Amino acid sequence: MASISVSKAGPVASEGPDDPRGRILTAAGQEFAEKGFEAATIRDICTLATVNVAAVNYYFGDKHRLYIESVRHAHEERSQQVPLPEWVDGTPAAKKLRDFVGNMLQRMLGFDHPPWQVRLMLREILHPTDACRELVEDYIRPHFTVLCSILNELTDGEMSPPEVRRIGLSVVGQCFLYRAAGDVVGMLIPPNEIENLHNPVDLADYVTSFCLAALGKHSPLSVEVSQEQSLSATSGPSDQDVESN
Amino acid sequence: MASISVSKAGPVASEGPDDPRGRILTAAGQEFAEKGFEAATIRDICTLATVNVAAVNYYFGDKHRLYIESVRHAHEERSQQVPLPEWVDGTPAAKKLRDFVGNMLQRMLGFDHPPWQVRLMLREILHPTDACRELVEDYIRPHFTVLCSILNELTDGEMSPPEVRRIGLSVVGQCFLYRAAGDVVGMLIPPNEIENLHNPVDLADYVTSFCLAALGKHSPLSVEVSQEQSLSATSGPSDQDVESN
DNA sequence: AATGGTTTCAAACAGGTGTTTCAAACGGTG
DNA sequence: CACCGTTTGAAACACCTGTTTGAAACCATT
Repeated sequence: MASISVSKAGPVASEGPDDPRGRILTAAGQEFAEKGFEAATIRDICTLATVNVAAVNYYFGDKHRLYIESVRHAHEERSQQVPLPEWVDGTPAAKKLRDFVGNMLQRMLGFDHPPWQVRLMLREILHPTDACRELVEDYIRPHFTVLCSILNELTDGEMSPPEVRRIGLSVVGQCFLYRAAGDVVGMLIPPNEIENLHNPVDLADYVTSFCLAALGKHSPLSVEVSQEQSLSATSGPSDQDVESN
Repeated sequence: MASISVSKAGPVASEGPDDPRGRILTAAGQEFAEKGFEAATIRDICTLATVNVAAVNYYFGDKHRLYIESVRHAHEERSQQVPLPEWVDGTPAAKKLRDFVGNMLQRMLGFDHPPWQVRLMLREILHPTDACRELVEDYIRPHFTVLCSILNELTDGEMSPPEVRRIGLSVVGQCFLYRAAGDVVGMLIPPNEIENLHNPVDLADYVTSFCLAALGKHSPLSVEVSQEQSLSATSGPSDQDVESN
């Protein structure tokens, strides 16, 4: 949307089941996500894509441009896999918040192990390169804007935009920790506790309650809440992870 | 504490201003923090340490063991640079929480640009290797335990340990986002807003208030709080960043 | 001064990297 | 079928990597 991006530097941009360019893009995404830019090798990528090493130069020019394209490819795919929920008019802001948080956690964590698209995007967020700006403008900012508008609606416009953004970062941060530092969280928390309290569904309920309580929108957390039935049912287009490839 | 670690595999463990082993350790930490394990080269490290390439093999055996040692060196140094606050008996739990959050943000973000020790530890948290377990047991878990005990005190023991841990992760997550995804946050939020609302000091006040409000321990966030004077004064040993090297 | 262990150094080694080359295969068009 | 731009293939290139070598320099002790 915001990216001007000439894109598709390669000779052709055909689609198809055995499109070499697409195979390279997918293989590169997986390798880059798992090993990072430096450690991933063009030879491994091409082996995974069943393609000759010269193909990456032919379609993308060099390794760096292949990386840029694979990040773009990743967030485009992930946008389709887990689209934002849509709400009918009159939906309570609290329910929107719960849906949004659930959607975000699903997008970040997946119901199964997170797909390589997310891990690649995460790498770009943690150690930004040239591909980061487009990722932010086309993928992250739109989502963050939706969150802020929900929070603004929730507080009846009482808070200034900067304050709303700060609340938004608090919501994102609580979810982000599990995605970025999930391994360390798993070392700090007993395994059964992870399954019981820190799974995507229960986490969405908890983070939403925590935020609502902080905003004074319902009873504080100390008193155990049990609103799952009134809040947890989402109307989002897809509520289960679509693992492709 | 938990690590058995024979450590110091090298020939000697002398201390001194021009100790080659220490110079290598520092140079390696900076290079690994900035570029990652793969991209950092032994030659660059040795150039930075004004030492021959053979020295790293002589003192550490190979690149991997050098990395392990440099992570250990990093969190040992950082523990001394920003120690945990200590409180006199009878200190209100709310003040302890504010002090702890302030201390954590200072440790993560620094008052200046974050030192390489933190960035190196962050890399290990995000993409754990062999060095991670020791980092968690010796550095992260002790801090997290202190946070949980504060939260337990704050809620008068009303919550179960798992629930307390979940609240603790909410607190950590809000801070962690700024450290791990600081660049992206900087792209989402206008620059002046970063300085005004998202600096370490104001963030500590905000995160503490957000958490206290969620726990129902004072007025919710919507009503602007102004308790800085009663909470912000810390009793921690050092309140300004100690940048060494 | 001579010894013997420790530490430094320049040079070389073997292996892997991204990239390029150029000829062969392909596939639609006249 | 012959043509020609597009795509693939195996091999080679130049470079950089971590690691090792073996001799020199150092330094406290005899």
